Amino acid sequence: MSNPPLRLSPTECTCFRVRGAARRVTQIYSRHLAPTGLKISQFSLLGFVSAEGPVSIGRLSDLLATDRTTLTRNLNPLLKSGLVERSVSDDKRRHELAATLAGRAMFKRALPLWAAAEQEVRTAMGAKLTSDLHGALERSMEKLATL
Amino acid sequence: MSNPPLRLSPTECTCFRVRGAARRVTQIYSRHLAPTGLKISQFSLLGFVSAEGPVSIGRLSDLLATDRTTLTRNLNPLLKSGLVERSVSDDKRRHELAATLAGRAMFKRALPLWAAAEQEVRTAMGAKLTSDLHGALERSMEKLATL
DNA sequence: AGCACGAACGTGTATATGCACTCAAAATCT
DNA sequence: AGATTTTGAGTGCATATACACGTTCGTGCT
Repeated sequence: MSNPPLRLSPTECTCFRVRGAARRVTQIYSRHLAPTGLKISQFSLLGFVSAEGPVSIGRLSDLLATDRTTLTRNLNPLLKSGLVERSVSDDKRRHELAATLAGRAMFKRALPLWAAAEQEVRTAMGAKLTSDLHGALERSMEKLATL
Repeated sequence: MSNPPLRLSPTECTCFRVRGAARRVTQIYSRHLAPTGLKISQFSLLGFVSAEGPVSIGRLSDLLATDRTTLTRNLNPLLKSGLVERSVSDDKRRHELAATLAGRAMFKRALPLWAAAEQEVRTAMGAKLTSDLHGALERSMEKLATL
């Protein structure tokens, strides 16, 4: 399987393209979520914390495929606004995180706004392209997981 | 064309997936570029500035599909390390940017490292998936461009 | 019990990202 | 020419991202 020579135009850079797509998509979701005051990352984080009950940073790091130290900081806004609570578990190294009542209420409120964003994106792309994109992303992440 | 009801699992979130992919891919390229001291964004930026000769922030913003104010800040490391120079054009509002000699040399040095990263990613994904991913991303960006 | 190792987490530092706001200069209108 | 609008760019603020390093605590070994 010989590969064609890599052309060096930056648009051929997989990293450049994926990052650009992330920027674009982020903007769209942000616009929809703006009324809640939640950023898209906070929405995801709050969703996982709500769903997973008391959960540690380390586990969240696995679930979200995000660096542990990034999560520590991303949690700050949620802690400050009282949407998430932090407690120490039996293992005193571990910090358990749980959504507060306000947190769960906020997530419920944000959910339809997220759905609207998702719908807008999927409608714009169409069913086929949506499926293609998600499929390609999922398979790519599998292949790149061990690098 | 009725869409199936959106399941609300966060993994069904296009934004979540694209952002996750961007994080993963970024890590891989970063590892390769580390010896140069360049971040992947700086590499892209330096590449465009080198290729486009004297170029304004606004034009770079279009080329890179990145917010103008983000570029202003992303340029700082490159200016500080003397890889890029800033000058004022005839239109005194416009700031022209150009790669210095050191900048062009640095880009040349980084290019094979970028190519190695790109090659590693493409090899891991295989030709078909690479093509699928790029195609899906390109078409998606077209569809989402006007939202 | 005491020690060595690994696990879980936070901090320092640096970059990336973009919205709202402001400033200065060019272009256009009257 | 003078006033208004438009354009190009920087700053303040807040968040997102992750590597290197340090700290604390559990675990297992002797």
